[in-house]
Amino acid sequence: MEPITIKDIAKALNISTSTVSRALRGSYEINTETKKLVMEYAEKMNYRPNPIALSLKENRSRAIGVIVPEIANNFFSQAINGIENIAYNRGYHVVIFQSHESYEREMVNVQHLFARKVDGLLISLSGSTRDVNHIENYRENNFPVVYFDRVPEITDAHKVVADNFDGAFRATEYMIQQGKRTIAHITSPPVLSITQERLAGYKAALEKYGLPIREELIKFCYFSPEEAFNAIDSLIKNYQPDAFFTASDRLALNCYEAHKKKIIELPKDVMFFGFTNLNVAHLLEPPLSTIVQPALELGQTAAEILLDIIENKRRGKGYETIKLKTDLHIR
Amino acid sequence: MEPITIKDIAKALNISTSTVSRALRGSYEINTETKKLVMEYAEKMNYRPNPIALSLKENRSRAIGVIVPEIANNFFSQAINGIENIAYNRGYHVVIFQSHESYEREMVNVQHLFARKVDGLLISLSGSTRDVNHIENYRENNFPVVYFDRVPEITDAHKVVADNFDGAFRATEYMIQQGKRTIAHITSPPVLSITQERLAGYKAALEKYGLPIREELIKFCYFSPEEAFNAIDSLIKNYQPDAFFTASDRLALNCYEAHKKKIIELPKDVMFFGFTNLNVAHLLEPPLSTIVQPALELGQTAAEILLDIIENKRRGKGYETIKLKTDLHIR
DNA sequence: TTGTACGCGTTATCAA
DNA sequence: TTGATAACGCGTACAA
Repeated sequence: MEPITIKDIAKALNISTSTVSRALRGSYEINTETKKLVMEYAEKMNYRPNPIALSLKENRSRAIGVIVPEIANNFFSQAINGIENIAYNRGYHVVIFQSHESYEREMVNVQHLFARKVDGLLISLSGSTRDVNHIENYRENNFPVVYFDRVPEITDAHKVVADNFDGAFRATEYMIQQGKRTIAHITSPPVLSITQERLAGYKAALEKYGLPIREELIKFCYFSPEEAFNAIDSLIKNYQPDAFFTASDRLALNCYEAHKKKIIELPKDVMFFGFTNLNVAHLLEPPLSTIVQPALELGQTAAEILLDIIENKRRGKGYETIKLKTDLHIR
Repeated sequence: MEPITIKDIAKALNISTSTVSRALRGSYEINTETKKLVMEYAEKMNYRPNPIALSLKENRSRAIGVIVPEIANNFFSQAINGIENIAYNRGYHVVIFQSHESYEREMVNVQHLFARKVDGLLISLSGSTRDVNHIENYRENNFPVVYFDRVPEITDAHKVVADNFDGAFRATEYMIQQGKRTIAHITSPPVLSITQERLAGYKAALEKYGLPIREELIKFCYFSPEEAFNAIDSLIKNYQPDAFFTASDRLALNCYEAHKKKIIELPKDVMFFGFTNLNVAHLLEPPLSTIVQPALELGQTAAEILLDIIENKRRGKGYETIKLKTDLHIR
């Protein structure tokens, strides 16, 4: 079933390809009968315009690229849902790549997507990305880019993020109000925007309540499980925190593992609070209180802005950073 | 930074486009010096062939389509990892769509991908898909398709699946050996291959140990949470199972919810066993024993077969169904 | 060894 | 109202 082309239709109906093309697009200059004839035949033969030919002609692909650190992560897969949602409704498809937290992979992915002529890019930076020249090179030349979740510090950029400071602040405040005094903070690499914002929220809450900021309770973890385990173990051994404030699914679970292993007894009413979109948080023991990010909305918003840029629907609007509220689930 | 084309290079070096084209491909008929000249200039200008033009010419896109019910699901996101892995290494990119368990969405996705001229399709069927005419139409006309995980019954097809029967059998056998006698089975819609295979494994184990098959202990659940809750609640109320054998992440978690609500006390040593790739199974209370599917390998294998078909590397090999072993994690 | 011309499917421009 | 032609970027058959 080789797909049928405009040429085939033209030949079958003994008219020219340009007439067919115009008829299919409903051009006003075409005779109503001819139009009908063409439409019906196209319908009957199940004609579909060849998107690749269109792309070549229009120099656009009606596809947008998405780069995330990992797909196998609730937050990102929900965000992708949101992106796909919007893109789909506006006639775009979505090409997804993973950086696997590697700067090199991220760079290659960007080049790849650009070479593939995606019409724009949505990206959440890898945990080892220190600067965004590899992206800004393209963006400065009018390649539309929207950063989301993990965003760069640069100001000339479109960004969509969760209000990490606020979420971290409220969570920490709650723990303090519950009487916790030794609140460990186990978090992602310091280069990430989310790390810094959450850390700032944590510190601000401590300060508000006159509690000391103890750097020894703050652990930055990269992405090897061993590293996290060691950090947490030593934390428990040396300081026996009465609360753990974690920055990701994985780090929260690492804490539970350590707690379960019980190298040292933790306070009976130890509290766990984390940034996570895990759907099992309330089933853990003790339950994990969570700062839930609006992953779906984040994806949707980022996609909407990107498509607006692509379709030139943002006249007048400049760069902006959109901040979405997080949800506290106390358990 | 408009991308540079062969034409630009030709003009800059005062030679013809065909010479450039041939030089770039290292054609033997081109003068070594010309070649070098072209190569160096291309390198310097960061020339990249336009993949869209190539696609139009070669009538292929070097992209493969993937359709899964949901991305936000450990099993599928791991499988996608495997697919991406292989595809990437063999020079293809991956376009991912979700059917959201809807037959209509699935059908539209297939058409969409086909119109986009992906070189082949990997698909795990939606929970409401009753037949695969919408896919076989294309496949019969030489559009490469490999089914994975949730596959159709038809025999003329490439399939890659987990050994669901064996996994279910071993899990059920284990529960019986542990003394469980009222083993509820909460599972996916009966149209799915995985449902049938797992059910058969469950029944076979019961039979082997001379236990009755009680249809009232078997609940098929579609995809609304309420439905699952009701099924589980009524199961608990009426039969107080001493073991739950679930077919998915979501259903397992639904059971834990119900258990936690404690509408009726379950036996103290109630056991939970489920098909799931959740990474928190061992942290639940009581821990969830799991039949883990080799999601990554499933994806890799399916992708390899698909690419072999696309690249005509399967001469002689016919249709086959590859079955990969599951892993039992007893907790 | 290199160049010219064509075709992939489509649309836009210009001519009829 | 319709048709012929060129163009998007590339590879290749054929000509030189």
